[in-house]
Amino acid sequence: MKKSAGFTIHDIAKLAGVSAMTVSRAINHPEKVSVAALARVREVVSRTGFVPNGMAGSLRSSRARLVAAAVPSLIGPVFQETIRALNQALDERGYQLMIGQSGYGDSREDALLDAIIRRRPDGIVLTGIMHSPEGRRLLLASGIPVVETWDLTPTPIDMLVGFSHERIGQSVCHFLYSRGYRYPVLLSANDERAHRRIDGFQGMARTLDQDAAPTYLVAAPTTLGSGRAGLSAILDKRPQTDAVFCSSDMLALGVLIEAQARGLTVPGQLAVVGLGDLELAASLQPALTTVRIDGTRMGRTAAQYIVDRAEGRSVSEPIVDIGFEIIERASA
Amino acid sequence: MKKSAGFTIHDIAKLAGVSAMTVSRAINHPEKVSVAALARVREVVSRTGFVPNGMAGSLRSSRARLVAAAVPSLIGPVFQETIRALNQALDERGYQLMIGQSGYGDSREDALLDAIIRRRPDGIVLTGIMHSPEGRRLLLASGIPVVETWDLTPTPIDMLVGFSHERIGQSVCHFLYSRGYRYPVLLSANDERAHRRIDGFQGMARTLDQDAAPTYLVAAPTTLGSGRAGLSAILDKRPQTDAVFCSSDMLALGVLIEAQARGLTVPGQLAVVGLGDLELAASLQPALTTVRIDGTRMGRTAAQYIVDRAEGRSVSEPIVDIGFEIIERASA
DNA sequence: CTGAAAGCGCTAACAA
DNA sequence: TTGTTAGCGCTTTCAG
Repeated sequence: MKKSAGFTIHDIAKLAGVSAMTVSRAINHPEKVSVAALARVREVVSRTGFVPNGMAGSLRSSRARLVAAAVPSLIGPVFQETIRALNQALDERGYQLMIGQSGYGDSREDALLDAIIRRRPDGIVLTGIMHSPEGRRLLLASGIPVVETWDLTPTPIDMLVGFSHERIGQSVCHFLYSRGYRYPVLLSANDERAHRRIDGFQGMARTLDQDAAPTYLVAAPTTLGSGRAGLSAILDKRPQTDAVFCSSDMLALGVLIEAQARGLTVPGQLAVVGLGDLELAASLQPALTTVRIDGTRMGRTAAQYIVDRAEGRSVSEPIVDIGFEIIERASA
Repeated sequence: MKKSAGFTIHDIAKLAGVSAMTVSRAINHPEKVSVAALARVREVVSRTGFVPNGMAGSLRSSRARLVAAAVPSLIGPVFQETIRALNQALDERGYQLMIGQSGYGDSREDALLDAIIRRRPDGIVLTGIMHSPEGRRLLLASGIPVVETWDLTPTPIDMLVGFSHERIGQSVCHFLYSRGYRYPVLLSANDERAHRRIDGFQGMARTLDQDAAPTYLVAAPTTLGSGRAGLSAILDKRPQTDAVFCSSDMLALGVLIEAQARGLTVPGQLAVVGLGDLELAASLQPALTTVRIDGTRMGRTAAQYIVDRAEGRSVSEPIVDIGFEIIERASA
């Protein structure tokens, strides 16, 4: 079929009348080459559309200028800010980000990890902490710098930039209580981090001498539709509900819409709190009170850590809790 | 620093008492190795956490089992369905998807392309058609199978799975007209594909002896907030407006919310049409009439094409228009 | 079923 | 400033 697939630096070298090394230098360190040679090489490169084979280069120099990120299933709005910041920060430093989607499953995650490690990236960013012991072993054995994000653990694989889901639960519970709400409900995705928020919430409820809040679980990913359905189910079972803490802003939007469809005033008859502070949160009517996590900072920090380590600098504070913030708007 | 970074198949071979070739076979073609050897290799691999260096393998075999996708800036909800389907379909066939974000800029796109081509993926999926002549040249010269998506062009680089933006504009215009709306407005992102939809819309308006619809442009990415602001601006300037065609469902949601905040009934006083058919469209109140594009089909088809070509099969119908559909719900 | 030799395309290290 | 040599870790090819 098409034979055109391959120029090598040797071909370019021949065409430009120089050696392969000079071509390599002209491409990677143009300042180390005479202007004449540089011009000739550039002309040939541009004429042929030559792009060097990065795999060969990385193999030789063991520097891929590649960072891999593993994100769960669809790149929902949740991780978007983090990924964008990560991508941008890496880009500024001359690294490329490669995103692998894992799905929520466990074995799929190990398979993705294997695929990632095979490519020998300069660093690996995990959204969420690594639970599978097999995954941990692979990562550790690979010697590749790893940053876990979006969570906290006393036993990180390597570096960590996250926040406490349990404390989010506690804070939201306290916030709702202090606003006078006494019948809150948790509408939540059924994943492990969400459960930790729930535990935090219930723990705080106990501290405040309140009953445990009922919990309604929905399948991930959370959607506007499941938010509406969730509120319906909640109100059927527990009409006195006066507040809902949703595990995502999308869910909260669904609750808002369902409340409006039922003629319920927000926050008068029902308070709503989201999680994520998506762009839409501030523009809703009423504006959504939600928990903000600084995804940009998480992404930038992760990038910084990886690049520092990849370039031989040591990271002084490799475990960071970036916290969170309850953004009080109109809905609660 | 850490020396652990590297086992090679030779190390594994030594530990297992076999040759490197046998290790390679045990990993890639286990059926071609005796059970005894296989067991020994597996034991060592598992004990050491060895993951082979895929760059070396790909370099030798020139098969990376990697497909790269270039998406504009943030992976907004728009391409999400396509990317997810692409990822899944590739995964099923043993390929990994690597996503590169380019930003909307032109030169950034060329830089991303260079980074992608360097890695010699088995295929490249472009969201949107390639305009930069430099980008085209690079792609062509690389000999890598390319699928352009999300658009149609008479001059694709290679393969194409898309739909006509102009026809979407025409169809929506006709749809609105046939429903009796006579003062439509276009609320649209300011990008080239959006402009083609606008042109289609205006062309159809002319055909129907209508005035051209006023156009309000907002910066990409389109947000709920810009939808609200957009409707405000529109109603200020043209109170008789009876329909808005939004260039995304998010924009449409913003319009819906602003309309509701102003006490306007939808579709009674104002009809709203979106684009994208996000999950939320169907769950809104009123449910959103929108243009559905089959992102899943686009992603799956792109994956199929790439893999077919990567594995030496020829693609019989390399240019496909997958069309679109106006989903009539309550908002228009 | 197993192994030895060769080389994918590039760049580190050295020499000129 | 430029070129030569060697080899990154794997797999193709061919021989046993």
